[in-house]
Amino acid sequence: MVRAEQNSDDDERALSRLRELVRKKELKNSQVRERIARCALGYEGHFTVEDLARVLRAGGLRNAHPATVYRSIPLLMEAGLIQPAPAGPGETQRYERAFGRDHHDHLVCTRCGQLVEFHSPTLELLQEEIAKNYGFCLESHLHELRGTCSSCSRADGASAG
Amino acid sequence: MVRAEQNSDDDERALSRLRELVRKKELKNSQVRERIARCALGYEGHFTVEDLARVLRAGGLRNAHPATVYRSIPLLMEAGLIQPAPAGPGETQRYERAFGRDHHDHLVCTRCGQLVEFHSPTLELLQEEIAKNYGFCLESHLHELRGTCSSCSRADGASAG
DNA sequence: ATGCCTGCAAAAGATTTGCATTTCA
DNA sequence: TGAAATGCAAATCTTTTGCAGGCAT
Repeated sequence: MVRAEQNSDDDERALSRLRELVRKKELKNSQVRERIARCALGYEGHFTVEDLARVLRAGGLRNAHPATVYRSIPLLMEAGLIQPAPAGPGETQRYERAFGRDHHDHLVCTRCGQLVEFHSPTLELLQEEIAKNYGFCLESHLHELRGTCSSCSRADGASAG
Repeated sequence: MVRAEQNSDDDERALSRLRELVRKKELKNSQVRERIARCALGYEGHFTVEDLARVLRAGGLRNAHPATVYRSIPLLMEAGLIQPAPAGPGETQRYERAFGRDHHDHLVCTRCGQLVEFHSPTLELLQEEIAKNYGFCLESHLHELRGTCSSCSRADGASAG
């Protein structure tokens, strides 16, 4: 389900942050970029650049060109609206909303693609500690657990086991 | 430093495993594929397909073609000789030796690229536990911590702070 | 001999860039 | 008005695929 270009208080706060960054960088506040931002904020789940462009075209923005979306991605990331989602070999880069959400990592079913978001404070602390042990100051991390979800395990067990 | 096409007992065991898989699949045991495997096994750190092809060409295999390397990657993975390394957005896919090494995750310096391999049993257990909580049977994971290493932090602190 | 393997070139897919035009401040 | 933003097409880059000839069984 794609929330598309719906609004919410959080979205407005996110857009303010984008506008702020735009001002700070002495860029211009374009309509198209705002539409892209709204669309990204409203997208449920992970999206590719093409996904965004497609939804925007469907939603009335006739010529939402992928190149334009590509060009706005770095800014949206810098403003903290979106973040890259972990991608395996050969997979197209996907992004997800970052603003207004608690930090989380992913659990993906390798059979059906089911995506679960989890958050473990213990895990976060442990990571910080590991980084510290090596003298690193942690900035970010890429973390995705891959396996089979319960339904797929069951299906598999029924046919193969 | 690239160990290139050096040998070791472990490498021989790895190659046996590759030959075994080749036999099982009723493929043929080609010279070129073995060279590629040796080169991958001997490569220190992470490598792209191009990296392998380049080293092979330099090492005497005149026409080690990237396409050929690409074609052998899945087999090397299936045989457990190599595994994909986590890649961020826009980064070319890299691989690393998997055979004969303990499992480990990565700590990368975002300034200088320094790569540290770490292993934390606690972390592994925690991941298993998280997966179990969601009914998942864990198969693999992608885990990379990103930050600034001590030297870069120091350099940064000196100039900017 | 048969069929996999290889090199090469062309294709495909994702992302970037150059350029003319439009939009914003 | 001048700089930034946009759409479009072309260029890049990485990875895949089709084909003709080479190599292993």
